[in-house]
Amino acid sequence: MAVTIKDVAKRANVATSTVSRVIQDSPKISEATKARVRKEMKALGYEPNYSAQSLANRVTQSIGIIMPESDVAIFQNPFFPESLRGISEWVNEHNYTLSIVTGKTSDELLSRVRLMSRTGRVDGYIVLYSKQKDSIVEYLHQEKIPYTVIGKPQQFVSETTHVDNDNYQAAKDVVTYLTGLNHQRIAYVGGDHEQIVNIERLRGYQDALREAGLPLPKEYVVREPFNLEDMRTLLQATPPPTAMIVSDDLVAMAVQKMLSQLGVSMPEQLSMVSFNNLMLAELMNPPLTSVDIDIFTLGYQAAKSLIEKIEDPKELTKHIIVPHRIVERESSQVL
Amino acid sequence: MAVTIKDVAKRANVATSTVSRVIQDSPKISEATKARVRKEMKALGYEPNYSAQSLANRVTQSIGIIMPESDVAIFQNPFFPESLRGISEWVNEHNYTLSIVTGKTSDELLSRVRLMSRTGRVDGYIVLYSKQKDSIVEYLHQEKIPYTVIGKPQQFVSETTHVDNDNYQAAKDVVTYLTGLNHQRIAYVGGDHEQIVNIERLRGYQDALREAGLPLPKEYVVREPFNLEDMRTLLQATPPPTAMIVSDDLVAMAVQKMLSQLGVSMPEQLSMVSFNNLMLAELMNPPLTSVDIDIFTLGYQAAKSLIEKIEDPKELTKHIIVPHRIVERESSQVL
DNA sequence: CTGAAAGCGCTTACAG
DNA sequence: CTGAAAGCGCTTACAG
Repeated sequence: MAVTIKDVAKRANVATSTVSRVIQDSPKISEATKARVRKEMKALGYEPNYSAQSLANRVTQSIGIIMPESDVAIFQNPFFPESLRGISEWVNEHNYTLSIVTGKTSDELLSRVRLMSRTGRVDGYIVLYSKQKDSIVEYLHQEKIPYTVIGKPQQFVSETTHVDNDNYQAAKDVVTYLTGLNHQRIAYVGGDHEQIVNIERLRGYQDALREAGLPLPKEYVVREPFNLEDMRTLLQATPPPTAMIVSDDLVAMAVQKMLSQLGVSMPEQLSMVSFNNLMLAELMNPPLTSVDIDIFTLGYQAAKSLIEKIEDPKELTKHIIVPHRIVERESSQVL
Repeated sequence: MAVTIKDVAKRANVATSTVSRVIQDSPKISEATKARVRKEMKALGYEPNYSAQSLANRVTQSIGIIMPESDVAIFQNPFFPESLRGISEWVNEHNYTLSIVTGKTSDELLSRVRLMSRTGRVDGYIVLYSKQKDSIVEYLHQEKIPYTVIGKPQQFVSETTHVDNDNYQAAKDVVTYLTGLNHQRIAYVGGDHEQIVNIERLRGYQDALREAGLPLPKEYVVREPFNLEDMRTLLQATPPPTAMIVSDDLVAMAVQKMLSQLGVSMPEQLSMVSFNNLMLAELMNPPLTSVDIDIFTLGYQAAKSLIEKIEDPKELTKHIIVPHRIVERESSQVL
């Protein structure tokens, strides 16, 4: 049996209530008895029981991380572990615990979230994705359970604390960067257009092109899923692109493979800039110019603001923008 | 305030102890009253409070995942999320919860593990790495806290349930596969030789070569960290290798980049086989032949055996070997 | 088959 | 500044 508050109380010759107050460092207790009690806690190796504290306090010091519906591809995208690393950093430092919620379907996910909340296992959630109409977000909102979103929420926007990049501006910045290298014909190859982040990036690209008065033929935008034929069509557009923006490093890897199959060399014939700056951007051949969106910080800030909200419900809604920066490597060059 | 066992008891006209027994589906309760109580539970939307259950039962239904000391590179290696996906699958289906433990140093990690155990936050751990002398494993062992290891444990081996591939055999199989393609000169480029998995793979390679009577000049083994010069030296060995085994897909990506810088084309001049079969193996150009080690199952089985151990301490120690298979793609071809 | 009561290990008004 | 007592929401021997 582990040592309890009673054992400490007995050895320190005080009531358990006093020990409890020492644990909380209550100002009501004299320094003298605090010191005595602490000595005994140390001597006995006492740690307060988590379940008992949770039961008495009605908080769990635990947060849930809601993953998108489980899919190999999503898990293999390093976005997830890197944001988790950021979340974990903050959470661990503040003695919270982190629970991952996964599910094969959104119904399964919802029922797990509901169960965890109703059984009082977590105090709040970080939602690691954002989509148009999400029954989980609706549930959290309705039950007034604290949550923060990584990405741009699609529902209850003004009431939802979220952490995101300015993906629209990032795409514009990439266009500016490329025009600075004298590129005038810039194409965009994008990932899943269900995801808000991709929609934003595409929009930023389109607006930047328009504002710069650059040509934007239909063929310049290629969406996933695409194949070798689509890529060939893109390269044969009139005028043909000299640069290409790709929505994600993993997609960039797929695109590059097609380019080399089509005999197009990078960056000599085509410059490429991508997003996310994953480790593999550096490993690619040539190394990829990519927009670093600081995924770690997205996670870190999401955890921070969630826990602030949990500990003080009056905390205001926040929209936190994590800065991006273009990391220049060899896949892009002056025209 | 959430609905409690008392509310249910009152509405169903029974004692709280009866409700509790219904929750546990105790055979002592008649089907008639079970039905009545369940109806009320449903009507009220009752779910048992997790903290109260934990406190009364002295179990948490929660397991900890101990990560290696936090490092960007490790988190960006898809091994981690994919094993987590496997763990998560089992854990969620069995109504357990999963807590990730990270730390920047092994001391930090240890103190967090100790804290989580002493405060009763988890029932056991999955250790996601294995190293020679590990203070965390020593602590868990000494305190008789249930844990399972993914990989090959280095301490208390016969008492430690673990899930692993037969990495030694896998490397041998790769040699056999390559000799089947008529390759006789096979080099090995390896990752971090601190990690057991890499040591095993290297050993399997060496033994297989020896058994097949194939040449094994010193230059054939290149260890991390290596640079372009090391690669050049390898390619100039006498006789020069016609095939190369690489310890990991990410390393393979780095190697391939160097090869192309040295003007060596794959697979025409050099066949390559790697390990892990990450998503990027398929995305590489050419697609990489890689040994699929079924990382998902490593995680799934680790969770399964840990929870079995937690729920029945008499459960015997198990060593579980997850099968591997070579996934042939275009980076390797007949000589 | 069911209930009353004690207990799990904490916290916190209340009283002094 | 400190203590006795009730309470958080469950479980489980014990009695019937």
